[in-house]
Amino acid sequence: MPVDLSQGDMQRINDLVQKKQRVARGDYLYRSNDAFHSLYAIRTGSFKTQVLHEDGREQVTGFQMTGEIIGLDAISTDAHTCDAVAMEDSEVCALPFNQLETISRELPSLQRHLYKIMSREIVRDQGIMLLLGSMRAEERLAAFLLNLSQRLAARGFSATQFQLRMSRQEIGSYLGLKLETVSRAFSHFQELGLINVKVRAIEIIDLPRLQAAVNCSS
Amino acid sequence: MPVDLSQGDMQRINDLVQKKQRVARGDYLYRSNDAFHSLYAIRTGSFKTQVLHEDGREQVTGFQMTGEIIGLDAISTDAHTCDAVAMEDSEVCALPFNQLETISRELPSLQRHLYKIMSREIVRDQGIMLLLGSMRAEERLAAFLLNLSQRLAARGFSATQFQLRMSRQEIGSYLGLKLETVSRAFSHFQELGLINVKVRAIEIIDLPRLQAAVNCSS
DNA sequence: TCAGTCCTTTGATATATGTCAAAATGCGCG
DNA sequence: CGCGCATTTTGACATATATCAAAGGACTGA
Repeated sequence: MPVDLSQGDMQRINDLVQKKQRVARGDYLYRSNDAFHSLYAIRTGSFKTQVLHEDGREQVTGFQMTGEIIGLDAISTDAHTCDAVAMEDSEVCALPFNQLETISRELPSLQRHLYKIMSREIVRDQGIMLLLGSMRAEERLAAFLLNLSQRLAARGFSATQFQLRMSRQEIGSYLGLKLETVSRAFSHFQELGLINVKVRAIEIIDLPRLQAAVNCSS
Repeated sequence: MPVDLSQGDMQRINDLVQKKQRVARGDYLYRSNDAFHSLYAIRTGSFKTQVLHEDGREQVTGFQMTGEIIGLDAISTDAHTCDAVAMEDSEVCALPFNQLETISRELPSLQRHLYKIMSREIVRDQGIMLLLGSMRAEERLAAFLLNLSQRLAARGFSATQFQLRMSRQEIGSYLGLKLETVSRAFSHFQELGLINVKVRAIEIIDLPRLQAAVNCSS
Protein backbone atom coordinates (compact mmCIF):
# COMPACT_ATOMS: atom_id res chain seq x y z
CA MET A 1 0.00 0.00 0.00
CA PRO A 2 1.70 3.13 -1.18
CA VAL A 3 0.40 5.50 1.48
CA ASP A 4 2.63 8.33 2.65
CA LEU A 5 2.89 7.77 6.36
CA SER A 6 5.13 8.81 9.19
CA GLN A 7 7.50 6.36 10.90
CA GLY A 8 5.51 4.88 13.81
CA ASP A 9 2.36 4.69 11.79
CA MET A 10 4.17 2.69 9.18
CA GLN A 11 5.02 0.21 11.90
CA ARG A 12 1.36 -0.44 12.66
CA ILE A 13 0.66 -1.09 9.02
CA ASN A 14 3.62 -3.41 8.85
CA ASP A 15 2.34 -5.36 11.84
CA LEU A 16 -0.95 -5.75 10.07
CA VAL A 17 0.70 -6.95 6.93
CA GLN A 18 2.79 -9.72 8.39
CA LYS A 19 0.80 -12.68 7.29
CA LYS A 20 2.00 -13.68 3.91
CA GLN A 21 0.15 -16.44 2.13
CA ARG A 22 1.01 -18.54 -0.89
CA VAL A 23 -1.58 -19.56 -3.45
CA ALA A 24 -0.68 -22.12 -6.08
CA ARG A 25 -1.71 -21.73 -9.68
CA GLY A 26 -5.35 -22.70 -10.11
CA ASP A 27 -6.13 -22.53 -6.40
CA TYR A 28 -8.91 -20.39 -4.99
CA LEU A 29 -7.95 -17.54 -2.67
CA TYR A 30 -11.61 -17.31 -1.73
CA ARG A 31 -14.91 -18.43 -3.13
CA SER A 32 -18.30 -16.85 -3.45
CA ASN A 33 -20.16 -17.03 -0.12
CA ASP A 34 -17.02 -17.53 1.95
CA ALA A 35 -17.16 -15.49 5.13
CA PHE A 36 -15.34 -12.19 4.82
CA HIS A 37 -12.42 -11.42 7.10
CA SER A 38 -9.69 -9.85 5.04
CA LEU A 39 -8.91 -7.93 1.94
CA TYR A 40 -5.92 -9.27 0.06
CA ALA A 41 -3.01 -7.35 -1.36
CA ILE A 42 -1.35 -9.22 -4.19
CA ARG A 43 2.40 -9.29 -3.63
CA THR A 44 3.46 -11.49 -6.52
CA GLY A 45 1.55 -13.28 -9.24
CA SER A 46 -1.89 -12.63 -10.60
CA PHE A 47 -5.51 -13.58 -10.10
CA LYS A 48 -8.79 -13.62 -11.89
CA THR A 49 -12.10 -12.88 -10.21
CA GLN A 50 -15.30 -14.39 -11.49
CA VAL A 51 -18.96 -14.40 -10.62
CA LEU A 52 -21.08 -17.46 -11.23
CA HIS A 53 -24.69 -17.46 -12.22
CA GLU A 54 -26.80 -20.29 -10.77
CA ASP A 55 -27.35 -21.79 -14.24
CA GLY A 56 -23.61 -22.34 -14.60
CA ARG A 57 -22.76 -19.28 -16.64
CA GLU A 58 -19.64 -17.62 -15.41
CA GLN A 59 -18.32 -14.16 -16.00
CA VAL A 60 -14.74 -13.11 -15.36
CA THR A 61 -14.97 -9.68 -13.74
CA GLY A 62 -11.30 -8.86 -13.66
CA PHE A 63 -7.66 -9.86 -13.91
CA GLN A 64 -5.60 -8.55 -11.01
CA MET A 65 -1.88 -8.21 -10.69
CA THR A 66 0.83 -7.29 -8.19
CA GLY A 67 -0.03 -4.40 -5.95
CA GLU A 68 -3.76 -4.61 -6.47
CA ILE A 69 -6.25 -5.19 -3.67
CA ILE A 70 -9.01 -7.76 -4.00
CA GLY A 71 -11.99 -8.67 -1.89
CA LEU A 72 -13.64 -5.23 -1.74
CA ASP A 73 -16.96 -6.64 -2.90
CA ALA A 74 -17.23 -8.70 0.29
CA ILE A 75 -17.49 -5.70 2.62
CA SER A 76 -21.10 -5.11 1.65
CA THR A 77 -22.47 -8.38 2.98
CA ASP A 78 -19.60 -9.82 5.03
CA ALA A 79 -19.39 -12.61 2.48
CA HIS A 80 -17.46 -12.83 -0.74
CA THR A 81 -19.56 -12.35 -3.86
CA CYS A 82 -17.09 -13.75 -6.35
CA ASP A 83 -14.31 -16.30 -6.66
CA ALA A 84 -10.65 -15.35 -6.78
CA VAL A 85 -8.40 -17.85 -8.58
CA ALA A 86 -4.62 -17.65 -8.91
CA MET A 87 -3.53 -17.61 -12.57
CA GLU A 88 0.02 -18.47 -11.56
CA ASP A 89 1.78 -19.32 -8.31
CA SER A 90 1.19 -16.21 -6.24
CA GLU A 91 1.66 -14.57 -2.89
CA VAL A 92 -0.80 -12.38 -1.06
CA CYS A 93 -1.03 -10.44 2.20
CA ALA A 94 -4.23 -10.84 4.10
CA LEU A 95 -5.39 -7.49 5.50
CA PRO A 96 -7.90 -8.19 8.30
CA PHE A 97 -10.64 -5.72 7.60
CA ASN A 98 -11.71 -4.88 11.14
CA GLN A 99 -8.12 -3.98 11.95
CA LEU A 100 -7.99 -1.84 8.83
CA GLU A 101 -11.14 -0.09 9.96
CA THR A 102 -9.73 0.58 13.41
CA ILE A 103 -6.40 1.85 12.23
CA SER A 104 -7.94 3.96 9.51
CA ARG A 105 -9.87 5.89 12.14
CA GLU A 106 -6.59 7.10 13.55
CA LEU A 107 -4.77 7.52 10.26
CA PRO A 108 -6.73 9.85 8.02
CA SER A 109 -4.41 9.16 5.11
CA LEU A 110 -5.09 5.43 5.34
CA GLN A 111 -8.80 6.06 5.58
CA ARG A 112 -8.70 8.24 2.54
CA HIS A 113 -6.59 5.68 0.74
CA LEU A 114 -9.16 2.98 1.39
CA TYR A 115 -11.96 5.15 0.08
CA LYS A 116 -9.92 5.89 -3.00
CA ILE A 117 -9.13 2.27 -3.68
CA MET A 118 -12.80 1.41 -3.49
CA SER A 119 -13.77 4.34 -5.67
CA ARG A 120 -11.15 3.36 -8.21
CA GLU A 121 -12.69 -0.08 -8.40
CA ILE A 122 -16.07 1.52 -9.11
CA VAL A 123 -14.53 3.59 -11.91
CA ARG A 124 -12.83 0.52 -13.33
CA ASP A 125 -16.13 -1.30 -13.35
CA GLN A 126 -17.79 1.59 -15.19
CA GLY A 127 -15.11 1.28 -17.84
CA ILE A 128 -15.89 -2.40 -18.27
CA MET A 129 -19.59 -1.63 -18.55
CA LEU A 130 -18.80 0.84 -21.32
CA LEU A 131 -16.72 -1.82 -23.01
CA LEU A 132 -19.33 -4.56 -22.69
CA GLY A 133 -22.24 -2.33 -23.48
CA SER A 134 -21.03 -0.36 -26.44
CA MET A 135 -17.89 -1.76 -28.03
CA ARG A 136 -17.51 -4.36 -30.73
CA ALA A 137 -15.41 -7.48 -30.46
CA GLU A 138 -12.16 -6.08 -31.84
CA GLU A 139 -12.53 -2.83 -29.97
CA ARG A 140 -12.91 -4.80 -26.77
CA LEU A 141 -9.83 -6.86 -27.42
CA ALA A 142 -7.79 -3.78 -28.30
CA ALA A 143 -8.93 -2.07 -25.11
CA PHE A 144 -8.02 -5.19 -23.15
CA LEU A 145 -4.52 -5.39 -24.63
CA LEU A 146 -3.86 -1.70 -24.06
CA ASN A 147 -5.03 -1.95 -20.49
CA LEU A 148 -2.72 -4.89 -19.84
CA SER A 149 0.13 -3.08 -21.53
CA GLN A 150 -0.30 0.00 -19.36
CA ARG A 151 -0.51 -1.92 -16.15
CA LEU A 152 2.56 -3.98 -16.97
CA ALA A 153 4.47 -0.84 -17.89
CA ALA A 154 3.45 0.73 -14.57
CA ARG A 155 5.10 -2.24 -12.88
CA GLY A 156 8.33 -1.89 -14.79
CA PHE A 157 7.68 -4.57 -17.39
CA SER A 158 7.70 -4.13 -21.12
CA ALA A 159 4.62 -2.42 -22.47
CA THR A 160 5.02 -4.08 -25.84
CA GLN A 161 6.04 -7.66 -25.13
CA PHE A 162 4.36 -9.87 -22.62
CA GLN A 163 2.98 -13.25 -21.88
CA LEU A 164 -0.74 -13.69 -21.35
CA ARG A 165 -1.56 -15.51 -18.16
CA MET A 166 -5.10 -16.33 -19.19
CA SER A 167 -6.73 -18.54 -21.81
CA ARG A 168 -8.79 -17.37 -24.78
CA GLN A 169 -11.81 -18.65 -22.95
CA GLU A 170 -11.05 -16.48 -19.92
CA ILE A 171 -10.39 -13.44 -22.06
CA GLY A 172 -13.64 -14.12 -23.85
CA SER A 173 -15.56 -14.39 -20.61
CA TYR A 174 -14.10 -11.11 -19.42
CA LEU A 175 -14.90 -9.36 -22.71
CA GLY A 176 -18.33 -10.91 -23.20
CA LEU A 177 -17.20 -12.90 -26.25
CA LYS A 178 -16.73 -16.54 -27.20
CA LEU A 179 -13.19 -17.87 -27.31
CA GLU A 180 -13.34 -18.36 -31.07
CA THR A 181 -14.17 -14.69 -31.52
CA VAL A 182 -11.21 -13.72 -29.35
CA SER A 183 -8.93 -15.98 -31.35
CA ARG A 184 -10.12 -14.52 -34.64
CA ALA A 185 -9.66 -10.98 -33.39
CA PHE A 186 -6.07 -11.81 -32.39
CA SER A 187 -5.44 -13.28 -35.83
CA HIS A 188 -6.97 -10.27 -37.52
CA PHE A 189 -4.85 -7.81 -35.53
CA GLN A 190 -1.83 -9.82 -36.58
CA GLU A 191 -2.83 -9.70 -40.25
CA LEU A 192 -3.21 -5.93 -39.92
CA GLY A 193 0.29 -5.72 -38.47
CA LEU A 194 -0.86 -4.31 -35.14
CA ILE A 195 0.51 -7.12 -33.03
CA ASN A 196 2.38 -10.38 -33.19
CA VAL A 197 0.65 -13.28 -31.53
CA LYS A 198 2.19 -16.59 -30.79
CA VAL A 199 -0.49 -18.22 -28.69
CA ARG A 200 0.05 -16.49 -25.36
CA ALA A 201 3.09 -14.45 -26.28
CA ILE A 202 2.02 -10.99 -27.39
CA GLU A 203 4.06 -8.28 -29.04
CA ILE A 204 2.49 -4.93 -29.75
CA ILE A 205 3.94 -3.62 -32.99
CA ASP A 206 1.84 -0.58 -33.72
CA LEU A 207 0.60 0.97 -30.52
CA PRO A 208 -1.00 4.05 -32.10
CA ARG A 209 -3.06 2.00 -34.50
CA LEU A 210 -4.05 -0.36 -31.72
CA GLN A 211 -5.25 2.65 -29.75
CA ALA A 212 -7.16 3.83 -32.80
CA ALA A 213 -8.77 0.40 -33.02
CA VAL A 214 -10.48 0.98 -29.69
CA ASN A 215 -12.56 3.71 -31.24
CA CYS A 216 -13.57 2.18 -34.52
CA SER A 217 -12.61 -1.32 -35.48
CA SER A 218 -13.21 -0.88 -39.21
CA MET B 1 -28.79 7.34 5.51
CA PRO B 2 -30.24 4.62 7.63
CA VAL B 3 -27.42 4.26 10.15
CA ASP B 4 -28.24 3.31 13.69
CA LEU B 5 -26.82 6.14 15.75
CA SER B 6 -27.22 7.58 19.19
CA GLN B 7 -28.90 10.95 19.78
CA GLY B 8 -26.07 13.52 19.66
CA ASP B 9 -24.36 11.78 16.80
CA MET B 10 -27.55 11.95 14.81
CA GLN B 11 -27.44 15.71 15.27
CA ARG B 12 -24.07 15.98 13.60
CA ILE B 13 -25.30 14.01 10.64
CA ASN B 14 -28.36 16.20 10.49
CA ASP B 15 -26.20 19.32 10.42
CA LEU B 16 -24.29 17.85 7.55
CA VAL B 17 -27.41 17.05 5.67
CA GLN B 18 -29.04 20.47 5.81
CA LYS B 19 -28.40 21.62 2.28
CA LYS B 20 -31.22 20.42 0.15
CA GLN B 21 -30.98 21.00 -3.54
CA ARG B 22 -33.56 20.80 -6.31
CA VAL B 23 -32.73 19.44 -9.73
CA ALA B 24 -35.24 19.85 -12.54
CA ARG B 25 -35.98 17.05 -14.95
CA GLY B 26 -33.25 16.81 -17.57
CA ASP B 27 -30.78 18.90 -15.57
CA TYR B 28 -27.33 17.67 -14.67
CA LEU B 29 -26.52 17.20 -10.99
CA TYR B 30 -22.88 16.93 -12.01
CA ARG B 31 -20.92 16.26 -15.15
CA SER B 32 -17.86 14.22 -15.92
CA ASN B 33 -14.71 16.12 -14.90
CA ASP B 34 -16.52 18.43 -12.48
CA ALA B 35 -14.52 18.91 -9.31
CA PHE B 36 -15.60 16.58 -6.52
CA HIS B 37 -16.89 18.03 -3.28
CA SER B 38 -19.92 16.06 -2.23
CA LEU B 39 -21.71 12.80 -2.51
CA TYR B 40 -25.42 13.16 -3.09
CA ALA B 41 -28.25 11.38 -1.34
CA ILE B 42 -31.36 11.29 -3.48
CA ARG B 43 -34.33 12.41 -1.40
CA THR B 44 -37.01 12.41 -4.07
CA GLY B 45 -37.03 11.64 -7.75
CA SER B 46 -34.57 9.64 -9.79
CA PHE B 47 -31.41 9.99 -11.80
CA LYS B 48 -29.45 8.24 -14.47
CA THR B 49 -25.67 8.14 -14.53
CA GLN B 50 -23.81 7.84 -17.81
CA VAL B 51 -20.23 7.71 -19.01
CA LEU B 52 -19.27 9.19 -22.35
CA HIS B 53 -16.64 7.87 -24.68
CA GLU B 54 -14.68 10.51 -26.59
CA ASP B 55 -16.15 9.33 -29.91
CA GLY B 56 -19.63 10.21 -28.72
CA ARG B 57 -20.74 6.78 -27.58
CA GLU B 58 -22.54 6.90 -24.29
CA GLN B 59 -23.30 4.20 -21.81
CA VAL B 60 -25.87 4.52 -19.06
CA THR B 61 -24.26 2.95 -15.99
CA GLY B 62 -27.25 3.08 -13.67
CA PHE B 63 -30.67 4.37 -12.75
CA GLN B 64 -30.82 5.62 -9.17
CA MET B 65 -33.81 6.28 -7.01
CA THR B 66 -34.79 7.69 -3.62
CA GLY B 67 -32.45 6.80 -0.82
CA GLU B 68 -29.50 5.92 -3.03
CA ILE B 69 -26.14 7.67 -2.90
CA ILE B 70 -24.42 8.85 -6.05
CA GLY B 71 -21.02 10.31 -6.76
CA LEU B 72 -18.89 7.53 -5.26
CA ASP B 73 -16.84 7.23 -8.44
CA ALA B 74 -15.48 10.73 -7.94
CA ILE B 75 -13.59 9.93 -4.74
CA SER B 76 -10.84 8.19 -6.66
CA THR B 77 -9.63 11.23 -8.60
CA ASP B 78 -11.40 14.15 -6.90
CA ALA B 79 -13.32 14.64 -10.13
CA HIS B 80 -16.56 13.12 -11.31
CA THR B 81 -16.13 10.38 -13.89
CA CYS B 82 -19.71 10.29 -15.12
CA ASP B 83 -22.71 12.53 -15.63
CA ALA B 84 -25.75 12.43 -13.36
CA VAL B 85 -28.98 13.57 -14.98
CA ALA B 86 -32.36 13.94 -13.28
CA MET B 87 -35.01 11.78 -14.94
CA GLU B 88 -37.78 13.75 -13.20
CA ASP B 89 -37.89 16.79 -10.94
CA SER B 90 -35.82 15.67 -7.98
CA GLU B 91 -34.33 16.69 -4.67
CA VAL B 92 -30.93 15.74 -3.32
CA CYS B 93 -28.82 16.33 -0.23
CA ALA B 94 -25.25 17.25 -0.84
CA LEU B 95 -22.96 15.40 1.60
CA PRO B 96 -19.60 17.25 1.66
CA PHE B 97 -17.12 14.42 1.51
CA ASN B 98 -14.37 15.84 3.68
CA GLN B 99 -16.90 16.37 6.45
CA LEU B 100 -18.09 12.82 6.00
CA GLU B 101 -14.53 11.62 6.30
CA THR B 102 -13.96 13.61 9.48
CA ILE B 103 -17.15 12.53 11.17
CA SER B 104 -16.72 8.93 10.12
CA ARG B 105 -13.46 8.79 12.04
CA GLU B 106 -15.38 9.41 15.22
CA LEU B 107 -18.42 7.35 14.37
CA PRO B 108 -17.37 3.80 13.55
CA SER B 109 -20.86 2.91 12.47
CA LEU B 110 -20.87 5.71 9.90
CA GLN B 111 -17.43 4.69 8.67
CA ARG B 112 -18.57 1.12 8.27
CA HIS B 113 -21.71 2.30 6.54
CA LEU B 114 -19.70 4.24 4.00
CA TYR B 115 -17.50 1.25 3.26
CA LYS B 116 -20.58 -0.88 2.85
CA ILE B 117 -22.25 1.55 0.49
CA MET B 118 -19.18 1.60 -1.69
CA SER B 119 -18.83 -2.15 -1.59
CA ARG B 120 -22.48 -2.55 -2.51
CA GLU B 121 -21.89 -0.38 -5.55
CA ILE B 122 -19.03 -2.68 -6.57
CA VAL B 123 -21.29 -5.72 -6.22
CA ARG B 124 -24.01 -4.00 -8.22
CA ASP B 125 -21.50 -3.30 -10.98
CA GLN B 126 -20.41 -6.94 -11.02
CA GLY B 127 -24.03 -7.88 -11.56
CA ILE B 128 -24.25 -5.56 -14.54
CA MET B 129 -21.06 -7.02 -15.97
CA LEU B 130 -22.59 -10.47 -15.72
CA LEU B 131 -25.70 -9.18 -17.44
CA LEU B 132 -23.82 -7.41 -20.23
CA GLY B 133 -21.26 -10.14 -20.68
CA SER B 134 -23.34 -13.26 -20.64
CA MET B 135 -27.05 -12.63 -21.01
CA ARG B 136 -29.15 -12.32 -24.13
CA ALA B 137 -31.43 -9.44 -24.96
CA GLU B 138 -34.61 -10.74 -23.36
CA GLU B 139 -32.79 -12.05 -20.33
CA ARG B 140 -31.31 -8.61 -19.82
CA LEU B 141 -34.66 -6.90 -20.06
CA ALA B 142 -36.26 -9.38 -17.68
CA ALA B 143 -33.45 -8.83 -15.19
CA PHE B 144 -33.88 -5.09 -15.55
CA LEU B 145 -37.62 -5.21 -14.92
CA LEU B 146 -37.23 -7.48 -11.91
CA ASN B 147 -34.57 -5.24 -10.45
CA LEU B 148 -36.80 -2.19 -10.84
CA SER B 149 -39.72 -4.08 -9.37
CA GLN B 150 -37.74 -5.09 -6.29
CA ARG B 151 -36.40 -1.64 -5.65
CA LEU B 152 -39.82 -0.05 -6.01
CA ALA B 153 -41.31 -2.61 -3.66
CA ALA B 154 -38.56 -1.88 -1.12
CA ARG B 155 -39.73 1.74 -1.21
CA GLY B 156 -43.34 0.87 -0.62
CA PHE B 157 -44.53 1.11 -4.21
CA SER B 158 -46.24 -1.58 -6.20
CA ALA B 159 -43.90 -4.31 -7.38
CA THR B 160 -46.16 -5.13 -10.30
CA GLN B 161 -47.37 -1.82 -11.67
CA PHE B 162 -45.12 1.11 -12.35
CA GLN B 163 -44.23 3.85 -14.72
CA LEU B 164 -40.85 3.79 -16.42
CA ARG B 165 -38.99 7.03 -16.04
CA MET B 166 -36.57 6.33 -18.87
CA SER B 167 -36.83 6.01 -22.65
CA ARG B 168 -36.29 2.85 -24.68
CA GLN B 169 -33.03 4.38 -25.83
CA GLU B 170 -31.84 4.84 -22.23
CA ILE B 171 -32.86 1.32 -21.27
CA GLY B 172 -31.04 0.09 -24.35
CA SER B 173 -27.90 1.97 -23.45
CA TYR B 174 -27.98 0.55 -19.95
CA LEU B 175 -28.53 -2.99 -21.22
CA GLY B 176 -26.10 -2.80 -24.12
CA LEU B 177 -28.89 -3.04 -26.70
CA LYS B 178 -30.43 -0.83 -29.37
CA LEU B 179 -33.77 0.76 -28.60
CA GLU B 180 -35.54 -1.29 -31.27
CA THR B 181 -34.36 -4.49 -29.61
CA VAL B 182 -35.68 -3.26 -26.26
CA SER B 183 -39.01 -2.39 -27.83
CA ARG B 184 -39.29 -5.79 -29.47
CA ALA B 185 -38.42 -7.56 -26.24
CA PHE B 186 -41.18 -5.63 -24.45
CA SER B 187 -43.64 -6.60 -27.18
CA HIS B 188 -42.58 -10.22 -27.01
CA PHE B 189 -43.00 -10.38 -23.22
CA GLN B 190 -46.45 -8.96 -23.71
CA GLU B 191 -47.33 -11.58 -26.34
CA LEU B 192 -46.14 -14.25 -23.92
CA GLY B 193 -48.43 -12.84 -21.25
CA LEU B 194 -45.58 -12.00 -18.87
CA ILE B 195 -46.27 -8.28 -18.72
CA ASN B 196 -48.56 -5.59 -20.02
CA VAL B 197 -46.82 -2.70 -21.69
CA LYS B 198 -48.43 0.55 -22.62
CA VAL B 199 -45.43 2.60 -23.65
CA ARG B 200 -43.97 3.51 -20.27
CA ALA B 201 -46.65 1.98 -18.09
CA ILE B 202 -45.61 -1.52 -17.07
CA GLU B 203 -47.63 -4.19 -15.37
CA ILE B 204 -46.00 -7.45 -14.41
CA ILE B 205 -48.56 -10.22 -14.85
CA ASP B 206 -46.52 -13.37 -14.35
CA LEU B 207 -43.64 -12.72 -12.01
CA PRO B 208 -42.46 -16.35 -11.75
CA ARG B 209 -42.21 -16.73 -15.50
CA LEU B 210 -40.47 -13.39 -15.78
CA GLN B 211 -37.93 -14.62 -13.24
CA ALA B 212 -37.53 -17.79 -15.24
CA ALA B 213 -36.88 -15.69 -18.34
CA VAL B 214 -33.70 -14.33 -16.75
CA ASN B 215 -32.15 -17.76 -16.93
CA CYS B 216 -33.15 -18.89 -20.36
CA SER B 217 -35.08 -16.72 -22.76
CA SER B 218 -36.22 -19.53 -25.00
C1' DT C 1 -56.46 23.00 -28.34
C1' DC C 2 -53.37 22.16 -31.79
C1' DA C 3 -49.01 21.76 -34.18
C1' DG C 4 -44.67 20.01 -33.98
C1' DT C 5 -41.43 17.07 -32.11
C1' DC C 6 -39.86 13.22 -29.98
C1' DC C 7 -40.61 8.51 -28.77
C1' DT C 8 -42.22 3.99 -29.80
C1' DT C 9 -43.52 0.20 -32.61
C1' DT C 10 -43.05 -2.81 -36.42
C1' DG C 11 -41.15 -4.64 -40.74
C1' DA C 12 -37.45 -5.96 -44.00
C1' DT C 13 -32.85 -6.72 -44.36
C1' DA C 14 -27.78 -6.74 -43.07
C1' DT C 15 -24.11 -8.14 -40.24
C1' DA C 16 -21.42 -9.34 -36.19
C1' DT C 17 -20.86 -12.86 -33.37
C1' DG C 18 -22.09 -17.51 -31.94
C1' DT C 19 -22.14 -22.48 -32.90
C1' DC C 20 -20.38 -26.72 -34.45
C1' DA C 21 -16.61 -29.19 -36.17
C1' DA C 22 -12.00 -30.54 -37.24
C1' DA C 23 -7.22 -29.89 -37.59
C1' DA C 24 -2.99 -27.90 -35.62
C1' DT C 25 -0.30 -26.59 -31.92
C1' DG C 26 1.62 -26.42 -27.38
C1' DC C 27 2.40 -28.31 -22.81
C1' DG C 28 2.63 -31.37 -18.76
C1' DC C 29 3.63 -35.77 -17.17
C1' DG C 30 5.48 -40.14 -17.11
C1' DC D 1 11.74 -37.70 -25.14
C1' DG D 2 7.38 -38.57 -26.66
C1' DC D 3 2.38 -39.49 -25.59
C1' DG D 4 -1.95 -37.57 -24.63
C1' DC D 5 -4.71 -33.87 -23.25
C1' DA D 6 -5.96 -29.17 -23.38
C1' DT D 7 -5.83 -25.05 -25.90
C1' DT D 8 -5.86 -22.56 -30.06
C1' DT D 9 -6.81 -21.77 -34.77
C1' DT D 10 -9.62 -21.87 -38.76
C1' DG D 11 -13.66 -22.92 -41.61
C1' DA D 12 -18.61 -23.30 -42.77
C1' DC D 13 -22.84 -22.14 -41.31
C1' DA D 14 -26.64 -20.36 -38.01
C1' DT D 15 -28.73 -16.78 -35.52
C1' DA D 16 -29.32 -12.83 -32.47
C1' DT D 17 -29.13 -8.28 -32.74
C1' DA D 18 -28.25 -4.07 -35.42
C1' DT D 19 -29.55 -1.15 -39.11
C1' DC D 20 -32.59 1.30 -42.04
C1' DA D 21 -37.07 2.83 -42.83
C1' DA D 22 -41.75 4.25 -42.18
C1' DA D 23 -45.91 4.88 -39.65
C1' DG D 24 -48.38 5.64 -35.48
C1' DG D 25 -48.78 7.70 -30.77
C1' DA D 26 -47.79 10.60 -26.97
C1' DC D 27 -46.18 14.66 -24.88
C1' DT D 28 -44.72 19.82 -24.90
C1' DG D 29 -45.29 24.38 -25.33
C1' DA D 30 -47.55 28.13 -27.51
